Amino acid sequence: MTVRTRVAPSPTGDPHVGTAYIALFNLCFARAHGGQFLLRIEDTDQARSTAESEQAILDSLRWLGLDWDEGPDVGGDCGPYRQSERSAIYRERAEQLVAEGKAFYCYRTPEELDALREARREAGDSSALKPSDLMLPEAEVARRRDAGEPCVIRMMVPEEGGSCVIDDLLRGRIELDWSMVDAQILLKSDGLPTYHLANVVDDHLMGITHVLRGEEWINSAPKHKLLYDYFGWEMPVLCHLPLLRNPDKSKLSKRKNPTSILYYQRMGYLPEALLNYLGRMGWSMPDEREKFSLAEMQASFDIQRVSLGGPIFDVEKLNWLNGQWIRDDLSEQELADRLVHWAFNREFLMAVLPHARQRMETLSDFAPLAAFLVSGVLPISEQSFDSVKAGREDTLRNLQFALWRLENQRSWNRDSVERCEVAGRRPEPER
RNA sequence: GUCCCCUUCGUCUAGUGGUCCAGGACCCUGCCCUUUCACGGCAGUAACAGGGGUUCGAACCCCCUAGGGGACGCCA
Repeated sequence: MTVRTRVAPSPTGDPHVGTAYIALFNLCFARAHGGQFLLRIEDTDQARSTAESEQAILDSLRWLGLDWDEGPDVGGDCGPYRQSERSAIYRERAEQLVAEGKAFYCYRTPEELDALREARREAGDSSALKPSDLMLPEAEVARRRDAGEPCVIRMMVPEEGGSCVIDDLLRGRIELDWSMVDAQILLKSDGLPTYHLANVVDDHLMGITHVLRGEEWINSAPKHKLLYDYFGWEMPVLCHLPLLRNPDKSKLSKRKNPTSILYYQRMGYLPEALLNYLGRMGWSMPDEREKFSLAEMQASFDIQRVSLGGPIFDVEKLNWLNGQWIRDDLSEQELADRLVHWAFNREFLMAVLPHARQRMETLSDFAPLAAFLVSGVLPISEQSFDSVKAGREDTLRNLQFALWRLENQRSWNRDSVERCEVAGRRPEPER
């Protein structure tokens, strides 16, 4: 049996380092077993998915060197690889389950659901909403259906307690109680599937043999197992990887850390170094060497060397590693090429020149102004130039961080405000 | 709150019952190199969450407690 793995990002924002992290491990696992690695776009959230985000994800993963054998842009035998183009498949499967009594149409409104959940919470009942809690009388269903009210398809789940056993490649046997598993929506009222349905159907149809995903998914594994059973399909081997963390140990989030791959790209990290760093998160080479390439990681990859404690994404070691790559692996010629490609090119110069020009008296004045250009932020704001001119270069890094957020319309939190104040400037949300 | 996962230096980790009074790396400190700053070299500080077992022997196996995290959506 050929090993097949996948990464399945949702194109709802900037390309996330967590996506690259999961992709890296899936790629290495597949390659180490002589298998294939797929990319699938999970764009079933109509409200949040965008084509720009999808493109940015594809570009970023490729920039890192994470290449896939099959995907929306390269094709393959199991396409389409974009879930929004597979809606008929999911609908058919959902209706099949309804016909077999393994799912049901549900006409409950969001308001009713809120009320039901609220009532449970007040009663101190923490169990999940079951089919019997959600089903309406026959007549009421008919009335809502005839009135053309929106409906969803939910899966049947065991009403009684008892436990569901999940086997995890790293964690072994995990027992979860059915009482926590709700009658999950499979097909939303907009006709598109939820993650759970689409994921199971696609993983089966695409011949995925091993699912390496974040540990945030452990609790929904019973739903997935149940769906595989309903369909009579063999479930892939599950392996839940530790979550990348903020310095405060919470799940890595953009409110507390730069999580966008674009940020690291813009700040001048080498893709090799970033990938190397991600590979050190929860994993180690058999000989404990710190610096290694993707090819080396693939060659030595052993999933059993993953450690389960959630690693903190700490930029200091990434900085050191990046320095190692710059010094040890790039000839001067190559370094020059990287710099030119990164920022020392005419396009970049033309972007900064309009801002710099009025501030220049001699050509050499451009140097300190351009220092800002090549230190990671584009487009450049007027204030940032004044700050540099006022001799605040020492605060440049903090300023970069804050500006990066502003330029990208990030919600700014207390942390970034503090950083900006250090830089002598209080940020205002722009646009 | 309920359920699940996790727990070795501040951080990333090695360690799968004896070779560990726990090794490497980042950070930090000191020294050397150097016209400066780096780089590089050398040295140092610093950890098995706590308590019970099992065993001749436990960082490693089991249980309890504590702490951290995650999940509880018509988001993934």
